[in-house]
Amino acid sequence: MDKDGSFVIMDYKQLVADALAPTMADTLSADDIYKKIERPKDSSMGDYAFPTFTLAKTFRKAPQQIATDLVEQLDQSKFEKVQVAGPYINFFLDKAAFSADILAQVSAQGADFGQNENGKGGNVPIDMSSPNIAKPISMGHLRSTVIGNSIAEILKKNGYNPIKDNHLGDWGTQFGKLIVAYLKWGNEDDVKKDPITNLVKYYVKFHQEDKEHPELDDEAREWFKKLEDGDAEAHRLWSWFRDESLKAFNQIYDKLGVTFDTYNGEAFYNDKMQAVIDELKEKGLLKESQGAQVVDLSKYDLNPALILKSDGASLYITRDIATAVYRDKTYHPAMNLYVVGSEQMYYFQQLKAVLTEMGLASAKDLHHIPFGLITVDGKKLSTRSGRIILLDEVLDDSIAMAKKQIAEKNPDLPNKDEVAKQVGVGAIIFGDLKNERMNSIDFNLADQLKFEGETGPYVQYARARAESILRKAADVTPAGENATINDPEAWETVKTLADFPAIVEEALADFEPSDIAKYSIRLAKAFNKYYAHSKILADDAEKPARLALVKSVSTILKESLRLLGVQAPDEM
RNA sequence: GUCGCAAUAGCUCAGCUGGAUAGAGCAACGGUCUUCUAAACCGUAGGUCGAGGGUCCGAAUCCCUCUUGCGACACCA
Repeated sequence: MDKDGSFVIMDYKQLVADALAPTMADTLSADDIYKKIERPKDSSMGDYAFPTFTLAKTFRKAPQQIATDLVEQLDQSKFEKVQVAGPYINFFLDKAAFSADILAQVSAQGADFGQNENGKGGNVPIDMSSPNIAKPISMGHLRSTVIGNSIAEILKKNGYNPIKDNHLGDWGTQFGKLIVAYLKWGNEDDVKKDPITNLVKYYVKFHQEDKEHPELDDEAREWFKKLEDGDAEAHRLWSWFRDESLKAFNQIYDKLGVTFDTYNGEAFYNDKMQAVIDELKEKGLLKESQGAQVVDLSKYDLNPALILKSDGASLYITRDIATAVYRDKTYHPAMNLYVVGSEQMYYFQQLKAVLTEMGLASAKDLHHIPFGLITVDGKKLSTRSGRIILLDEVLDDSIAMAKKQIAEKNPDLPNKDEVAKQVGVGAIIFGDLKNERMNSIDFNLADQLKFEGETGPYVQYARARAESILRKAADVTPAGENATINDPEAWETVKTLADFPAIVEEALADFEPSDIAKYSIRLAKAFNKYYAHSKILADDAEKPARLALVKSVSTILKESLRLLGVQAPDEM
């Protein structure tokens, strides 16, 4: 936050553009120059670079020559040095001034560093997680949950107000089957003891039995009809299954450290669908086709959206339209986000098109945030086929692995269990978020349980070591305003710290938590390298400045992890 | 069949709005703990960026065609 405007990051790229502008006032505008400035991949080529290829035609000279000429003309006083490297002009920043500036900002702002108000407090409902009642939470749900949760944190960091909505699958014909199965083969105590396992057992048994006893399907249909008509017994059972399932889900959410603002599942919208259908009719959007009611979307180059089945029953999209209308009225959203698998991309195009046709205000800012499929041996997960990976088991395996690591590496650690949980769960969340959303993942437990290299624990470990140094240096106060570091080993770390605010904006623009995860690895790596090559606690004049750097790194690593929904233990 | 997503080192992936010799991590091999936690650091080896065209001073990146894999294509969600 720019508390009083004095902490606005100095734009060092602008500094470069300003230096170049007078040398070619007739050829390129300051703005064009700014856009052409790049960041070299390697520090040996400077901190910023200006390529001269494009000027070759206008100047009718070789790019190398242009670079040489320009450097002779420009004011180098604000830089450590300016060098010609072939067709490039490389700018080296004044390290002392730059690091003092950055460290002062991070020290003053702490975890608020990188906070912006771009969102102006706008509401952003996020449709996420969405498990089905009476079914287990699998690795498939992990993605929606963890991506949605991270995007919510990133939204806040950009000044929006996210509303995390767990759109539970709590309605549908399967509840008729479940009620029948429960009444025939179930019992109360088992459901209370382990709701998901037992409810799934009943459901599976129903499907086995109905092959030989097709009359079971009629019973199930009857019970679902009763449920829809508000029958007391049907409703009591449905509501109980829902509560018990939710209790079980919440244990997993607790473990993940994810909370929700609302749990408006499908059932919540039951009484809101008729109004939607009426509105569609009023606006003349509904057309009959093969006995069903559809909205024609040919002008969007999409297939028609089927709103009502030929028997008059509603469909998933009917409910989703009602949901969008409800969110529009309730929240006046700045954006409307759906964190749902990529297999539904086409569907969300249709949904958005229908809402646009209806003239819904928030339709244009509806964003489907798709993610790649999790498979096992290259095949899709499915509860029915038994090809399922239970999220809870994976989390427990990972926590157990973390415990083992602690026993080997740091047996005297206090709070072992808590740290093992933070590290184990962190590894799973980070592992999911570090790659681009759209990549599909073929599940492999061994890959998930890696704690070395570019992983969550790697980032956590880097921060734990930073904290350890700060504990040992308790007698020295880190420098605030005047933290000048001349140590060249520290330079990469300082520069990486300065990148954080831009990464926060980029991650939101792309809806990519992986931008944050990759950044955190980059910062941890830079710090680890610094740590390995410098004696931070050496007693000399720069010690307070080095500690300011360590403190800043710790702050930003923790903040990056927080944006991902990963915890950061002080010791591990 | 139509549309969408993908293809980069043995494996898993980065490569920003096209730019300087294509980078990491695992795995392999070799170093570094009497000094701030070795879950770390340093080094060696490993690639016709799926194939072929095109645009450009310059293409892993943009355009076209093809191949392969995955997914979606109205009465499931």
